[in-house]
Amino acid sequence: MSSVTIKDIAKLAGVSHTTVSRALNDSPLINPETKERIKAIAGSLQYTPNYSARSLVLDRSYNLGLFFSTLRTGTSAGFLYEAIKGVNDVIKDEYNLIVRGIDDYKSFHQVNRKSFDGIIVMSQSASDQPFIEYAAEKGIPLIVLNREIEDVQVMNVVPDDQSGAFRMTEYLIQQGHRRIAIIEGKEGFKSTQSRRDGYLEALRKYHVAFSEAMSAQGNYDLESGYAAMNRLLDLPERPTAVFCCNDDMALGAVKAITERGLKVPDDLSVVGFDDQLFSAFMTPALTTIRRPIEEMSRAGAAKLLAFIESKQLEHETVYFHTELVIRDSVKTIAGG
Amino acid sequence: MSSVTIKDIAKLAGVSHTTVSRALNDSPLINPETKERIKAIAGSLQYTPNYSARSLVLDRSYNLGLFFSTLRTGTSAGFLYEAIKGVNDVIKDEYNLIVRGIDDYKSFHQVNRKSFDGIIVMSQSASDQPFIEYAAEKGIPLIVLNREIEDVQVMNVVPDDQSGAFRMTEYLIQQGHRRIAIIEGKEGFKSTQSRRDGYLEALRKYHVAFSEAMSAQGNYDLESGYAAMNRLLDLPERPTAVFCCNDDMALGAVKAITERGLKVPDDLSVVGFDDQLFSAFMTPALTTIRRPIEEMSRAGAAKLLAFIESKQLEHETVYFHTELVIRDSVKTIAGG
DNA sequence: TTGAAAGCGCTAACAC
DNA sequence: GTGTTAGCGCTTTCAA
Repeated sequence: MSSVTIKDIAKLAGVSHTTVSRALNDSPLINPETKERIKAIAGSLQYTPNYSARSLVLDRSYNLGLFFSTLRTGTSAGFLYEAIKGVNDVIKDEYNLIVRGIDDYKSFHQVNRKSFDGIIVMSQSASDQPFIEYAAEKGIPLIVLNREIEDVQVMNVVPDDQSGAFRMTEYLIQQGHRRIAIIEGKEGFKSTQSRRDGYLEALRKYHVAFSEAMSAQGNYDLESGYAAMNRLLDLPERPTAVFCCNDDMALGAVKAITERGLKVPDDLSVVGFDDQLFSAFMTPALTTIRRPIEEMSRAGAAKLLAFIESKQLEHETVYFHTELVIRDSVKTIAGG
Repeated sequence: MSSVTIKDIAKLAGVSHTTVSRALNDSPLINPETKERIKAIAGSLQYTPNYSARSLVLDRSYNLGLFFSTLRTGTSAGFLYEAIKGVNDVIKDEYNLIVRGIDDYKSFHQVNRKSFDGIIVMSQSASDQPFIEYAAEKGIPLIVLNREIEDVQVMNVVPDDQSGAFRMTEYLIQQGHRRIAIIEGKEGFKSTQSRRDGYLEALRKYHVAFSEAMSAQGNYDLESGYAAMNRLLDLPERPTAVFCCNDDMALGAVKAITERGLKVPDDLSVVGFDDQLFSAFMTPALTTIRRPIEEMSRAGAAKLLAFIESKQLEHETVYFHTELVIRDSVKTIAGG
């Protein structure tokens, strides 16, 4: 019942528990033969170290936190999936990956250097700022993914959302579109802002007029895309193309369009952002922007681990390229 | 830099550290006034308990493990999402939710009662069996979700996949279909077996002949559904309906069908299983079976927590109903 | 109602 | 190479 400790092993091996500790940790200060003998005994006893005890003395928790702005709404399944996958891919066996929504905390009390060897924040909103500042102030090794942080000194890995949105809008213009609507993301999210900025930047550059009516608020989920598209369809002068700020909303938009007996892209072009797993398989396949969440997560986790182990500190911001993925949801129209 | 401990507080309060411990833990053996005074000091010092130390003496890790068969492939984004969401919804603030793929372990060494207060296995395959047995043998509070466990005594929460598949196939038959193909899930997964069984059961009950040619192997991902559907379309005598064993594969199948210039459901009916978030928004909206992952996860986590706290043991198996969700991807044809 | 002392399992000086 | 000892921060007897 009660588990075996290094003292039990010591007794059986006829050595001190210190020697056992040394053997099990591959210390150089030990006779190779004693070491093998002890390891054999440990194995036969199915010894497993007590991590709490080790953590206490080593002052390391072996916990890595992966924090999302929220686990409730606004975080899409694909996003969560890719982030976890990316991080999980690179963390070593000995670490525990703890997943949590920042908005689950009533207070940040439990967030400290004793409980987390390092923290990865997959930040989707400026509302994460207090958390990030708290963690930074506590001196916890910290990396922020996906959202650019200006004031706080942290390692930062982000996609260039704005240039992605710019590229997408430019593409629509090049295909001849002039009445290009935008279905925006969740209010307050930095990505919402960046994508809007990229969209506006392209309109400006190509001297395409922007009309307030061409902008519909969404919140990144399917239903909001559906609802926003319906509002756009009720316009006296409909857009010829719709830039949805993520793929989930694009799916909702396509649904709304189809329900009205219209066809994508023949009657209306639709594009998304994110390149979710399902986007290539929609009908029509969705033209979108690929934002490499998994790669960013992998890179971020690797950086964090390196930092934890070397204490080498570098607060640079790394940008990951977004990429235009052209599929079948945009029609080339006259006037381009 | 170095954190404040109960001894620091004791010094300031002019009491022993024991008294501080009692105050902070709301022990009844303490003068309410001393208690308040101590709590005030702790607050002003921003004291946070060292969980490693507490864990060591209390023999509790405050870690809850959420284990998936794999985090690599075969686990869909929606599945991961709903499971994490469900569990996260009910676990208390003080617990850490640790997410991991079972196949990430080289050995199960680190899986023990000291490191996990409880474990939730979201089991998708019989390959999890060794892990489950290991954890059960170690005496870790354990609940297995999604896959029925027979030999080991564990708490078990599962969907009735087979009756879902039966219900779906029955529905297709009732709509007049006789040549009903099946695109199967990943080999070795229990769900693959159950769904096939439900399908066959319905065919048998309604005296619809089963032909080996009508079965195509998939592995639960989009591409496999696409490939399998293409094989089915090459058949000299095509099916009139296809039962895809999950929604991801159904999406791939629809893609393959559309590419051939055929229409769903006019030329071919397609149904799925799981009711993923995107399924209602596909074109056409997908008829599917809803498997309540989030609810099961929530229920499972609640059970586990109750068990951990009360040590009340009950090894019953709880079944969650699956549900036929009728949308627009099935055509009613003559002969029904 | 409080304190002194012991101990959870482990690692790391320090001595031999 | 190995053992003795101390101590990480906390909870919990036991005694006062």
